Amino acid sequence: MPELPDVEVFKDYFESHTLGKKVREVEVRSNQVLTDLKPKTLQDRLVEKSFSSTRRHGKHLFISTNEAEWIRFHFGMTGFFRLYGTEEKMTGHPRVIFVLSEGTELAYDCQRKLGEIDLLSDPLDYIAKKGLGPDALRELSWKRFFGIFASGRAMAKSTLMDQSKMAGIGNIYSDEILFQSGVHPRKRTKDLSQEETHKVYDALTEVLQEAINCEVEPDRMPPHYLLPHREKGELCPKCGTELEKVSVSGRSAYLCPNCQPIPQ
DNA sequence: CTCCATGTTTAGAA
DNA sequence: CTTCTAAACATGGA
Repeated sequence: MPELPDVEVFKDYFESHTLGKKVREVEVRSNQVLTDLKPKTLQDRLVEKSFSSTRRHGKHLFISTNEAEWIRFHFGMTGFFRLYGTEEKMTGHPRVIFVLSEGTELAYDCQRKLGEIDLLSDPLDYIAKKGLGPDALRELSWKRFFGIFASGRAMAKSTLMDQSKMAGIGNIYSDEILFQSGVHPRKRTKDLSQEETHKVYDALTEVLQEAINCEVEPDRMPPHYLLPHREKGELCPKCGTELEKVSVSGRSAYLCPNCQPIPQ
């Protein structure tokens, strides 16, 4: 789940359930997701405080109680938030639980423990140190995008997923963006015409925004989207051709061989 | 048992 | 320097 649109939806979810509420207790069930942070430090930082602001950059979510110290959430491949009612029994793989003042509990669930939680003083500083590119939805101008596509030697899918070039796009949404723009994932970005590159740029904006509008639920996405059909044996929602699966950047890429012709 | 999975990092090879 | 590949991380579903 957790690519840019997912994290944006997590942000809204977090805000609507916890903003302004006080943290009564923090329960850490797996310290593996805390990287180099100690459970006690997280507790001391949060107990008796209330969350006041949130920021997202790419796949990272930053949350603060005082604007001076921030908690960074990364969701790995399987992370998400879920709010539980007072008497509700927890399911899944809650790794860190924030008990709120009225007794409800917000769980950071991360089955595969590839997510990360840590503390930092300045999100912008973290973004710079980490070398993250501009947020793919909010900060990526056409000019910058064209520069990246025209100068790089990498394949289109790898470029979209490269967090140092632009932040937020992962395996699922890079496939969707290229499918909607009719570009093969292995196409070299520098070999695209300016018009083709512009189609990719438009698709990027539209796909990410549409996914957020649909709250990232495949059933609610437009009928011509690849995402709900992204499985072997499925047919292209635009032309009915059987979808293909190829490997790019060490990940599986799904594509329609008819709508996205093989480069060269 | 084997293969695969929405992410990132790292080592080594072109 | 850029880019690609494979492997590793931890866990579970098919």
